[in-house]
Amino acid sequence: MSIDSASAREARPRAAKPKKPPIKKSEATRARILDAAAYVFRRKGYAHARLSDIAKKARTQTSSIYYYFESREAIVSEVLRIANEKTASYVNAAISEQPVGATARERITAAIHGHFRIVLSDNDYTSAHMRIFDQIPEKLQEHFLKVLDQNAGIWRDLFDAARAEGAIAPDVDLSVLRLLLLGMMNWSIEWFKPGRMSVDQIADQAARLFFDGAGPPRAPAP
Amino acid sequence: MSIDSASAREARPRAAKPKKPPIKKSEATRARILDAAAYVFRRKGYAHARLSDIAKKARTQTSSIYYYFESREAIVSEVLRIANEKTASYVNAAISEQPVGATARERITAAIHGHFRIVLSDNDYTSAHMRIFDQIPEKLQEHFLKVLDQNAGIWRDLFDAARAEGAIAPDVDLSVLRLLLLGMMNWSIEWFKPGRMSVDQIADQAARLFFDGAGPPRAPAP
DNA sequence: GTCTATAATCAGATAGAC
DNA sequence: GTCTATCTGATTATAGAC
Repeated sequence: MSIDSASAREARPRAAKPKKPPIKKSEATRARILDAAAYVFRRKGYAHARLSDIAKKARTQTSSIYYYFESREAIVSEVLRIANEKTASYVNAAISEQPVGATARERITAAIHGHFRIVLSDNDYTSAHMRIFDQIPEKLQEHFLKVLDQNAGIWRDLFDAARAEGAIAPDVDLSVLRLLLLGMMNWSIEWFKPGRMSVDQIADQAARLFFDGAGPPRAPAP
Repeated sequence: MSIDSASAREARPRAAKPKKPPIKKSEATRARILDAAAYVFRRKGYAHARLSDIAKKARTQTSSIYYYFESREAIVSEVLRIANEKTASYVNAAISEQPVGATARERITAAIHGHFRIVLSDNDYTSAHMRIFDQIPEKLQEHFLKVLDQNAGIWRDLFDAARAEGAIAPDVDLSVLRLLLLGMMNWSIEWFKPGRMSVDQIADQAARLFFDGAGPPRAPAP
């Protein structure tokens, strides 16, 4: 920390002090702890992540964490909340980038791209979510299962629209279909290695598999 | 334990004692500990599974476990080894139940059914494997990643045959396709609840999705 | 082979000075 | 807001009697 920045802060006239400075120091520390927690949870899982690891990564002390969070559980809860928020907004953004008249198939394809991008991104929050979900206390799991189900509403709407447009065959179960698709996408975190194929190429393959299957090309029924 | 059974054992003439009784007592205890470990790992994950939980379920003492296994790690390693063995033999069995002249598509469909059955079965070993894999020590993970890749050989062969028969379009990447399919199947453990649909019905949907996609029915290209 | 201590660690949480 | 010191509880692993 330079003397300049410190003295500049001191020099600011009290009377004019802004009510909402861009980032308060405590906010910044809290954010650093959360980032560190997501980082550590992603790499070590929930049980093996020690508060001391998080503190170290956040450049603070284990005991200082308790100034910002009530408990270890409170930290993980906040990390998961943020992760869900990010995932939903990513998928929503991908969908709304489509033009107004886009078909259901086009919007689902866009959503698939968005979902793959967030799952396979470098985002510690969403990666941590995938990794630790089934290690966290049951109470938390139940809570976030509800959140997850709410977020699935986007997909349900998309699928309903697709069926109405005839883009999904009338005799398949939409719930199972949605869960199979989400599994296909979520599991990719287990095997994806950057390099051979890009995330968008994988998303293309998945979208094509989803609508047309892996079988040989066929003509639309007359 | 009844007096009858104890005295019956005593009464067996020494001279005639069989060299290889069906199950030695120590073997039985060892097996009980492993079953208990799979049971507990499946339900609590790796980190939260205490040796005392396993001991309790196996109706023995925590310290007695050390007579059979060198460490906690040795137990989990054996559980995973058994799980892999079971999965491979299940899928292989499903494939070989197909008649000799079966098409690649028929054999892949059979394999999909076999894989769903093992993943969604009540088998504690394979369920534990899914649940704890990314919580175990890195050394173990590396080892079993190799085993997993060996087992994937079955699928690779199946896919190669399908391509040769024209059952898989020529321009899709077989590795990505295989991984997407496995993800679709493996993730099902996260959402499957017995009741609404049977395992075989889900497998049917998945196989159809895999070959034909979710889109409306289409006619083979001329 | 099994049981009763008990050692050895380790990590989450708290108290209180600064 | 942050730091040092410490408490507390839990869990793997071992020693040694039976």
